[in-house]
Amino acid sequence: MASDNLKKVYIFSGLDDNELDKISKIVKVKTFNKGDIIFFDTEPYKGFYINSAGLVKIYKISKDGKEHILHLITANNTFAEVPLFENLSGTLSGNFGYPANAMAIEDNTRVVLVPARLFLEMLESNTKICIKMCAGFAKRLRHLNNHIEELTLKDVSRRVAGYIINERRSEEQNKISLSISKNDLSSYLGTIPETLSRTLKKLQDEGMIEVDGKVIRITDAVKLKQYSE
Amino acid sequence: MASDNLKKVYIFSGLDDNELDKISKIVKVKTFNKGDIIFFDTEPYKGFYINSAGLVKIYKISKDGKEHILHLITANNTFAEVPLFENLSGTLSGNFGYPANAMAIEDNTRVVLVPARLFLEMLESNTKICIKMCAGFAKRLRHLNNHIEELTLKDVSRRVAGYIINERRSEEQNKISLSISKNDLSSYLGTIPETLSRTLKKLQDEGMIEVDGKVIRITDAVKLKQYSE
DNA sequence: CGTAACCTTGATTAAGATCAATTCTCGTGG
DNA sequence: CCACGAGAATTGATCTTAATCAAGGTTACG
Repeated sequence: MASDNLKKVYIFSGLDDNELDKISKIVKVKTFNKGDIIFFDTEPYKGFYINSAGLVKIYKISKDGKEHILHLITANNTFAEVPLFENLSGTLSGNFGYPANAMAIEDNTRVVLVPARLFLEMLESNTKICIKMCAGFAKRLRHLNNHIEELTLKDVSRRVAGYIINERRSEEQNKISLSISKNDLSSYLGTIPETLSRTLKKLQDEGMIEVDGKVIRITDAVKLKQYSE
Repeated sequence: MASDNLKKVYIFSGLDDNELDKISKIVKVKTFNKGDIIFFDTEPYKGFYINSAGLVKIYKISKDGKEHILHLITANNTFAEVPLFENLSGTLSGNFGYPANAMAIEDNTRVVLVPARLFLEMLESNTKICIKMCAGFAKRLRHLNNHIEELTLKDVSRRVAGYIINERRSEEQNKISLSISKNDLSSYLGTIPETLSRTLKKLQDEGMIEVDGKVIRITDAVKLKQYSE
């Protein structure tokens, strides 16, 4: 991976060219197709990843095959950083692997593996990158907090409404295009495809949205937002 | 708060006496009784907290009054650190408040408020504390991941079984004592008191546990563990 | 074209929430 | 020391949501 691409990755944005170059020399780049596994939660930890192109889902699976998507990782975002800090000396007990599974959900998804040991060394001498790591974790913690809030305090149709409202880049935007399949969306929203399908229809019947394949037009943003809360 | 007490707090464990003393001089100590609010998620952010004695619940409430407990904070643990890193320059947009509500759930709960600005200054010049902050976040992220996994992939009785199994300090321990009310436990497990009550009875009828008030004796740990997975 | 993955629709079922009514527990004041 | 009352916990009857089961329909791609 060229070091100027690394600059786009949030946690690396404060590094100088020297440091970037150093990193770019030790990372490993891999390409995956839709449906390919990047790692399982059962594997030993190797390091964290950067998604440099494509889309990655982070998900859990139960013994009877039910899936739940925890995160969707878009380009220039990192994933699987958590175990970096769990296997430090003095940090609790145990040897931790990946917290969940990761799968590419677009063809030609390119990910960059940053080996754990080297990165930790860099971290110890670089407060800036360390604070950025904290900021990244903070963002993710708030996201998970909100995700749990949605899952436990709202019914399915309110979760769907909330998802659509939040997919907008701005308050004015009235059309969104789903970046994932409806199967994956239902898994992310803690439901199943059948229920999602029915729910979208219901929101359409009530005049809040119009669904056309992957494109959803918001016909009454105020009502939709209010309904979702 | 005496600076030797601060040492027990994980993120401060690497600091020397000088630094600890500096912190202990600028913190504010407050005492709360059962049911007292420490902060609401609507308040402007002041800083993060240390629970120095007692028990604190971090929770969300929906408009129609449903509650869900995200975390239980025991003594010498910190909470509300997330917004520290969300209001940094260069870190996204917006001004973030507390991510959830906090309430004391034991009498004489003592909490220590660490003002945000001072702590951030300290962080910038101290990599050790910064890495510990990352480690604390990592631990919490894994916890939330697991919490979501439980909530979305398991039914109530499996969640209850899993909770009981995980409350044990060791594999040998066959008796646990609930540190919170069954009302709060049901809220943490994503259900309601009635259902929790029935579920405990069911697990008892199937010979896995014996319930006596707040004390739960595990009568068949193997079966209980297997059932929970 | 043909096949597989994706999506939708309908009928049925089951888990767990809600509603309603006791019972239990424990701290407080007479 | 006992009675009272409030909050906590339990129990029963009913209802609602969303999962499950089953069958088609649609889309995309080799």
